[in-house]
Amino acid sequence: MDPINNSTLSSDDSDDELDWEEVEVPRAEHLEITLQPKATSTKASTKRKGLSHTERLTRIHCHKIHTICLIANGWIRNHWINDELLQARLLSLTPLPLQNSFAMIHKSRVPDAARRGYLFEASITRLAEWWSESFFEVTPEGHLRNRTFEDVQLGLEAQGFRSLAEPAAKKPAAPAPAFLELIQSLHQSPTIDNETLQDILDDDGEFIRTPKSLMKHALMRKGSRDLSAQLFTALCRSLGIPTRLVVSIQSVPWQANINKPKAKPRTKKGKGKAIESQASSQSLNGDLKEQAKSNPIIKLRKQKPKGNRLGGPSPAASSSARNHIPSPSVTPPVFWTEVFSRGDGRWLAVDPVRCIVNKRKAFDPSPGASAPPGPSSFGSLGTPAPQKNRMAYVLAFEEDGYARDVTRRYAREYGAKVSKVQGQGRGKGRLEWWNRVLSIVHRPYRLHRDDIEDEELDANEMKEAMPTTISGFKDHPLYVLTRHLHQNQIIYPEPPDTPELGKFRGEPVYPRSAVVDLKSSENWLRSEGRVVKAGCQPLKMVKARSGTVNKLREIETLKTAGAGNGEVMQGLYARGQTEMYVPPPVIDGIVPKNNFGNIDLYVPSMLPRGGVHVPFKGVAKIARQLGLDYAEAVTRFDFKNRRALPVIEGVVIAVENEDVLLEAYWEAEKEAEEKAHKQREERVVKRWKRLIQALQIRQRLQNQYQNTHDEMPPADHHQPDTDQAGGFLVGADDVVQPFHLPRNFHPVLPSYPPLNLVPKSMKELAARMDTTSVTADDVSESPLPPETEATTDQAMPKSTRTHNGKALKLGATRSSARVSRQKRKKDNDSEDESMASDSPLLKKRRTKGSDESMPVPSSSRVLRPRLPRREA
DNA sequence: GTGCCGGACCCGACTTTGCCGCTC
DNA sequence: AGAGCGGCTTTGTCGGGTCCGGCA
Repeated sequence: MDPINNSTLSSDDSDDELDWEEVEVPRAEHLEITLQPKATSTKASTKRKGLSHTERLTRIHCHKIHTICLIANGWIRNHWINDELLQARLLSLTPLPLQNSFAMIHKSRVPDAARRGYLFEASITRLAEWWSESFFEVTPEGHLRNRTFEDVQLGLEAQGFRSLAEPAAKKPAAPAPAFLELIQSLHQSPTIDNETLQDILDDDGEFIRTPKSLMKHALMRKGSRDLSAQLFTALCRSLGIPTRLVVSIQSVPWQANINKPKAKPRTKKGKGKAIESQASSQSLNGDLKEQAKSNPIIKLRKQKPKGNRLGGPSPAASSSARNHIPSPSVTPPVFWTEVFSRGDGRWLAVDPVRCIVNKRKAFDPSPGASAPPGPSSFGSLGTPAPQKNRMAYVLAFEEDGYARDVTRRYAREYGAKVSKVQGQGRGKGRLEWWNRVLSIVHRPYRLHRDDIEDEELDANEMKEAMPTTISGFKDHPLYVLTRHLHQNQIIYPEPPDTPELGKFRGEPVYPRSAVVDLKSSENWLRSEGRVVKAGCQPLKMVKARSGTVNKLREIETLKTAGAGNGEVMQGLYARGQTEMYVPPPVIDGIVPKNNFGNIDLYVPSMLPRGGVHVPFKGVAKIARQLGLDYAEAVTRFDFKNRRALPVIEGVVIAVENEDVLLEAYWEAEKEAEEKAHKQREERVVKRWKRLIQALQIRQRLQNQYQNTHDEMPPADHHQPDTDQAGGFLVGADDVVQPFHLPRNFHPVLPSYPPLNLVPKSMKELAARMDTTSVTADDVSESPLPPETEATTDQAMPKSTRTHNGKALKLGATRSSARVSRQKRKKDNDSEDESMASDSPLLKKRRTKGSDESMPVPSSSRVLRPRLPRREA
């Protein structure tokens, strides 16, 4: 046989039972296999896989938690700036003319509302000018910045925390374990000082712990951009103006491609560049920890002023960005102020740092959309500075602590971009989550100005210009392109009747409100209990799908029968084409049934008139015994292995039979319970009996052979006596160890019907034994007499001392053990029972006979006064 | 520099009424 | 003998979301 062919066979054929023939293998030939990393594998490794599900979940969890933390931060700051002393101090520092200018705007002095609005705007502008130009000095650092997931991760790893992505890769089954690990690691090292935190964040954060810190900065007239806005808000409140503290939440985005530099052509090689690319590539591969070990990150903290570090997150970019980043006094802020103009009845946005009033679009930081009055956000070297401000959620905190989502006021491309970040149109749970978060901070009741504001925000959304990209139309709340319609969606009424809103690159644009979701007739019935109205034609035909084997066969049959025309199509209908399904009523106690002999009850509305659903297990049997007409209720389907299994929950029965059925059902339940209780009681008594008998045997053996042991040479101790039957029990002391009943140190479980089967002492046990009838089949020994102690030599019953007129032989013991074992096998059931278990005798028996499964529960159950019922 | 597009990958929705052997 | 119960099965297809690289 050719050895190569042989090997081929062996590799191809996995059948182990092949008969192998010995052949001569030519020795001169040897097979050499050289494995080389192929170019394709390199290519495959460089091709980045998408985020794993776990990693994506981790990112989303981080995003959510960070968002909530930042909302809490905004809430606390908003609370602190209500401090009366702080407001009083700020007011005392404000020039009187500025204060008076607000006091002058009153209905009595200026009856015209529009004029009052104008005056108010002018006054607030003067106040902002004074604040920004002569009162408060803004430091370039300390404000909140947006960080990517990778940035934070690198910072954490640099400080010795494990990678967020790393455990996710190792344990894909556990959802978001990395985050939990981070929490745990943070918990285990509670001494994260500010410096470490700043290192993690690569930032000189500004720590404000109390309103007093705010006051300090107010008196110093210096602080971060965020602080400036917070203090300005406090000042406005002190002036009696309804004022909101607006926060643009800068939570870490969950997307992987945010702020990630696109792969550059490999033209330049530089150390810094190499480190940077290495760092950025590591973050997703998950092996960053090892890299970090081999290339320890050198912190330059001691040489600060600024916390640049080699090997940190995009050092070249970050340092250049740090050096060339535009001053915070010219870029859109994260905190700003909204003041309510009573004259105009609307909120005016105020940026006290850039001195901008009533220019809502000046707060959107997105590079294309925003045109802030200042340099662009990119460095002069052409290196893109990472975007430090992203508009996703904008919350306005009012004086009473409640907040409102005002993102629509400030985002320029709300529909095209920001709404998608908030979760509209995708990631089903995301929008719900954000709405839930909002519901926590929203005022539980509405003010008139809230209604007006909502109208304004709706109008803003409607006025928003059409997107300028195709992706902008995707999931847009207002517009839709036909290319983005899902398979089960159409524009309805059909396009000639639904007017085009315009054209985008030749494609018609329709309103999102004209998009209608469709379902097949079966889906309408099964999901909502609706049926297609008679005569309705499907609005759309789609390829029929086969989720089950049966359906697949059906489709195949149709395909072959359909003259090879191809696909089998299925009609889809709109909700408006359906009506509620009205099942045939129950007449004379007869429940209508379907082809399968049961009744469809997917939604409660499908219950027939005159019928009632009794959703208990086993109720069908009772109904049958009572001779009542019933139908088993199919409430849903389980899908396993391409097979739909109906889930039956109880029965549907005529209303007039409900009481009879229920009564019989409860009666049957009660009887079954009592029966089960009785059976259980019998089993427990039987097992106690068996235990006691085992103890008796042990005692007897000890008494009988104690003296013999002393005389026997030790060498024979473990040798079986082959001359005598039953010699296998010579080493009985190894088998039968001193037995101690465990103590009752376990807590009593919730009360169940007491069984009171467990004797509290051996004496009581023996007494019970005496009263319990023991059959001859059970064991050959009779129970202990009640007045004797089982542990005394005298306790040996007479019948155990002799067997067939002689002293009991071990063989007899074996035979009795066998009988007992057979009996036990007969009695054996799989239930867990109360039974003293730790007897080595029993253990040994279990190991000897594999079929033996005498319930041996833990000691916790032995002396428990009450025994748990198995089924609840 | 930005956006589009296609490919790759992953995930979730969709599907909607068995068979057979053992035990009681 | 027959009802009832439980184990076995093996996991498909398609569309959509996301990410990435290449290209205009």
